[in-house]
Amino acid sequence: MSDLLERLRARGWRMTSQRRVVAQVLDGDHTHLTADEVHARSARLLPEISRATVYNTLGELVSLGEVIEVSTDGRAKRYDPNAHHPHQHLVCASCGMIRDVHPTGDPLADLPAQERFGFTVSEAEVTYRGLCPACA
Amino acid sequence: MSDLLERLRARGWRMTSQRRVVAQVLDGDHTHLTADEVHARSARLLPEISRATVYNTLGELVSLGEVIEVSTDGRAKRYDPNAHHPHQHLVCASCGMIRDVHPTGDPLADLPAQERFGFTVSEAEVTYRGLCPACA
DNA sequence: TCTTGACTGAGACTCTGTCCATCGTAGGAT
DNA sequence: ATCCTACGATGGACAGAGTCTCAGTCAAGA
Ligand SMILES: [Mn+2]
Ligand SMILES: [Mn+2]
Ligand SMILES: [Zn+2]
Ligand SMILES: [Zn+2]
Repeated sequence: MSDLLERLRARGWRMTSQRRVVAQVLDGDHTHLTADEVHARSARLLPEISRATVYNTLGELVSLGEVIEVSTDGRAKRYDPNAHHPHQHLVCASCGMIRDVHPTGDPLADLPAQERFGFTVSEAEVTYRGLCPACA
Repeated sequence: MSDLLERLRARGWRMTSQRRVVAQVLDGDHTHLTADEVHARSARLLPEISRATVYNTLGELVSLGEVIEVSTDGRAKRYDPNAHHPHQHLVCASCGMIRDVHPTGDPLADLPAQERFGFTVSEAEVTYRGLCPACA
């Protein structure tokens, strides 16, 4: 993530102050922010940045594979810059806190051929739910 | 599911024509309907049923554990009456088609204690994604 | 049959996200 | 250094999904 701007430039991206700021916000330890949270933090650095631009930029980062879209709660999607390290998520059912987790084994291997119904299965997304220490 | 109405009555639920119709709709082979789809089908049987009542009833069935809420696509939640048979979902990334699948092994067992960060983990939800035969 | 509190309905409202027309500017060309 | 222009940004309208309110209705026990 640290040289995201370099990679984007190499891909022929036009570098604007808005895109720089969004990348900078995601680059903190602020993983799993909603689009509106990204917008709020970006607006502290660049007050006029618009919601549409944040949505556009996030969408583009997702299609480039630089950011992962996570929707654990049926509410706002969250944007995860930790895209180059495969992982799953552990969510507190009470306060919504999210942690990255690394289960052993490959979830895809647990889906036998006769349970694939002819699909070309490419991805398995696991969400663990429970109560965090503070909420338990 | 077939004696859902009995179970609800036993739990002291007031039985209204609206609730009966929603249960009847869910009881078909129509699994994974959205709230609006449930509303549309219910309205064929009881034309003046309101959206609010459908949402209320679905929410209550979920808290009673009679129906499972599934959100596989960040769009409308889907309501799954197949709540008494643990299963996971396989989703076509192109057309959105959903199939129930039964992976081998317990996904919870794949999350070692040091990856639980003190959480009381109670559930693991797996979404497999890929392309269905028609879309591939 | 009467009573009463739980349930329903209509629509306003909130939240999340998309679209569009117009304006601004990054970065190559000169 | 300046110019050009296609691509990006903006703000507001719009759309989809879901929640809330409160007056009116009715299921079910007495
Ligand atoms: Mn993550
Ligand atoms: Mn299902
Ligand atoms: Zn918590
Ligand atoms: Zn398909």
